[in-house]
Amino acid sequence: MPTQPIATLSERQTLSEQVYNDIKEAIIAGELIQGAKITEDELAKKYGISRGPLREALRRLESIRLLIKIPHAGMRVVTLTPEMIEEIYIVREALEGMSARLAAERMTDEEIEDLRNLLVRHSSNIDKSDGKQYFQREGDLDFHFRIAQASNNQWLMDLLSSELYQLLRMCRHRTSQAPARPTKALTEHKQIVEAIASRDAELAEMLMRRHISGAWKTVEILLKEELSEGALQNDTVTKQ
Amino acid sequence: MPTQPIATLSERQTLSEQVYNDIKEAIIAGELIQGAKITEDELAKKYGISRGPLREALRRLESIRLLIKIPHAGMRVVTLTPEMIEEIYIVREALEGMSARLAAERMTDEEIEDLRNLLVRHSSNIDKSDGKQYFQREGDLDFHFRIAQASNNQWLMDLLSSELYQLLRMCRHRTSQAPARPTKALTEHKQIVEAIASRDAELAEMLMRRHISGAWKTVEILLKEELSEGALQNDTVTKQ
DNA sequence: TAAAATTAGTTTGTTGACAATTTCTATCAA
DNA sequence: TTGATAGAAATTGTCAACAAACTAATTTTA
Repeated sequence: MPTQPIATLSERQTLSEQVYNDIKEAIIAGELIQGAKITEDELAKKYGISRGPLREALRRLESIRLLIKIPHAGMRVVTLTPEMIEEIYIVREALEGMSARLAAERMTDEEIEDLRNLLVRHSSNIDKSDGKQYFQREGDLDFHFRIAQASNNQWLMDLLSSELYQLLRMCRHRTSQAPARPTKALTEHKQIVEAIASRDAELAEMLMRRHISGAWKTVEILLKEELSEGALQNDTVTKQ
Repeated sequence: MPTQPIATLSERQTLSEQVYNDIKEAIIAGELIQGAKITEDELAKKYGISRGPLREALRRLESIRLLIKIPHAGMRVVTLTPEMIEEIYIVREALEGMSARLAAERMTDEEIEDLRNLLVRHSSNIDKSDGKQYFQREGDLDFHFRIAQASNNQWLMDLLSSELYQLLRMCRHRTSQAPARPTKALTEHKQIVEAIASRDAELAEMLMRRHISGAWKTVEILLKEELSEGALQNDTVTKQ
């Protein structure tokens, strides 16, 4: 029984695309550790392809800032320093703020209803899940993604979904960080949806920006704690 | 006489990079016309390189949105529709607004002084130049670029300088459009610098956003005029 | 005659080999 | 022991040929 209809245009992914996705997930999940050197031959063998398509995949990963390249000297997995993470949150505030503004102007009533329902589900998840933060995180990104979609701005959407959200996912893996404020975040999400529902673009933007800069402040504190712990550990190591 | 010092690290560009820059400028200048199909073999011959490095260059051009690719079916030069141009200005408003905010917080006094001097030069250029819009345009981008730099946010800077400003340059070539409001723009630039100088981040952001959305409104009108002219021309052609 | 199917031709995707550059290692001099 | 230097190994950059996919033109069929 052929489950797939015959495609006029190849729905089969190109090797380069497959490997691009595989490596992307490997980086985000931390399997390829930060700062690690990438050697083309090694990776090509690992994925069983030649260097041509692999290089193309690597180039794409470079363009979404998951890899950093130095000509003739190779590529490394990006290292998410606290400074970089701050940069990410700053760009995010600008783009998602605008995204919320546009969503307030352009989102259909149906989409708004869907978004409300999504938040209801999140609400019940918070009560149930004892530590199942994974779903909370994905849910969080889902919320933001839907607003990006509603902005009806292709570039904005691409920027957010194919670059920024990937980096965010990586941050979350890195700091193994609990959002730590699920109920607060949920409340803020609800406020944002209501601003959108009442077509108040100004307010939607303001709330979204506050939401994100608030998230950054929480992350910043976590990073500082982590850093001082790290320093402590380093001390111990040095003293050995 | 060796004018170049001996380099430890190859300052010689890779073929891929050279061709990337060449094609980029060709697209922006309109030598490669919008919507035109790109065939790898043809371009490779034209630039005298093989398809390998050419493909890499094309991938990079795709990542900065100057080319659009459909797997197995080839690439085309991007077509700047009015909708796309609007998207560009919207993203620009968000990013440059944030950029101005950060600049107000982080720009050094020296940089501010330089920026003031730049505007003085622009001022005198406006008086002199009768229609030398080229320099005005480049000057305009220079102003915005310096603020992006002062944001001290690498990602923001990259996004603006290597993606957005290239698209803007292309828009300007496309619509052969006079900024049409050089003195007004200059006044706004001055206001922005003064907001930065007084370290008023809120105001700097607000003024920058107003400056850009104002620029969009002017462009929008120009595009509509162009469109109706185009429709008129089409009519004529159809009637022939 | 018009629509569908087949086939030829063009273009992209992939491969493995070769050239150029960098990095590492071992040697030598201070 | 330290520093520089030269050669060897490893890695990236480039090339040209082959395979797979799409496009367009021709033929076949209703």
